[in-house]
Amino acid sequence: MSFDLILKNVSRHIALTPAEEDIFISLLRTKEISRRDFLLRPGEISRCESFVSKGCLRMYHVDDKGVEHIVLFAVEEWWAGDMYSFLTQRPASLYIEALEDTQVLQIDKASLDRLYAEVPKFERFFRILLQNAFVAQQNRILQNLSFTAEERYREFMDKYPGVDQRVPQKMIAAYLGITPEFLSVLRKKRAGR
Amino acid sequence: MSFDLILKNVSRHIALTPAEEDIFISLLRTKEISRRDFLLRPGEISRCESFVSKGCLRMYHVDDKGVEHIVLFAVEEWWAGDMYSFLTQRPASLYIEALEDTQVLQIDKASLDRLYAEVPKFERFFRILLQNAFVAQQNRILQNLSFTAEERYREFMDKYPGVDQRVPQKMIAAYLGITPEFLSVLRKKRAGR
DNA sequence: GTAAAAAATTAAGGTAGATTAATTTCTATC
DNA sequence: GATAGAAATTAATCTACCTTAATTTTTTAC
Repeated sequence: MSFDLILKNVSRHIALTPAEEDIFISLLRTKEISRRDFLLRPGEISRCESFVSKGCLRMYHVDDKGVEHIVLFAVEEWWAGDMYSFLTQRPASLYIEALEDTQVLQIDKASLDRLYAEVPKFERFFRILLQNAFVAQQNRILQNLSFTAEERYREFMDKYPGVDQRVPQKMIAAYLGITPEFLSVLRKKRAGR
Repeated sequence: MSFDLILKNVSRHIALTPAEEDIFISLLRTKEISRRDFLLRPGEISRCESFVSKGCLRMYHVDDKGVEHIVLFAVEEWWAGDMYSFLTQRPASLYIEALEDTQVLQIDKASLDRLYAEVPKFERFFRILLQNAFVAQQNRILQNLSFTAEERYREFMDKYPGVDQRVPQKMIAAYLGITPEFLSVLRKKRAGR
């Protein structure tokens, strides 16, 4: 069933009764999006947070010079969303795009508030997710400051195994903060060993 | 009184009864640390999260080449802590150092767990803090990817007004991810306008 | 299955920011 | 208030990574 994955995921951090599971599931909406379609574009208001149950998303920003910078790849069991826009209900600055045909489970802001009210344990669940995301982001900041492009590439391959098989190389470059041309040079060097 | 600032801070996000305020305050410990002393060093286990009620801290990492990278400056009303170490109770990788004589209010892990149990509203409070920190970190990642050093410097000056008067310039460089020498060049260019 | 478009590779030349090192200015301590 | 150490500045040289552009390979769409 389509909700097994998310329930398994939730149960890693909090224990739910069957009744609580039902409340949770009743607040989720399933959405299918095809490759190259967008879940969100800059200027829109992010109405929900999305859990990937199948497929792959990327979340990215396009800067003033028109260059894309990837904030996150979200494969199965990851959450994606423009947190700023979702929390403030003000216009987003990020794109969220499907890189494969993708199925997501979405919860909108009103439903999430209801969920917190009816099953307060979920405050804890989302706090834990956030803590983990926070630590991961802090590591990324430190690595962007201290690592060379080559080291960041190695780290990416270690940390997101398999993702490089699912997304175009130029997007990995956009995640690492280098040009596709330079990533190609790094890969050549690596292959030689 | 020493707890006014933190109560004011908490009240921005959740409303507490006087009894709940008392519980919260009873779980805090005041600590004074002198300039150049450390709240935490790598290898130690981070036992608590610290709210700065007076003074200024920096949180930083020293990489393999011995170079310092600053994760955060924390002045009055900011929280500091090695989240990874605090959550997992495993060895920290960060230094937390006082840049001025500083007073912090600390809560240790056991007390925080008690707080969550006795005043569940605090789950929400720390979730909100985390959400804000998460958004700020995401912006920093994007800016590190898309901005030149000069743009990042301008952004820092805008976003942390006054901080540049309180911390040595070389630490601002260590926050921006550039050398002190190059920051000096940027400042000279800026002064010319 | 084929044409067109997109992605990846390669290579030459260029630049933002690093490195090194010398000099000046600031700040801490006795 | 003199002195030592730290911080900041300046300048010359160097390098990791970018830009541009041409070529090859892979993917997409009819």
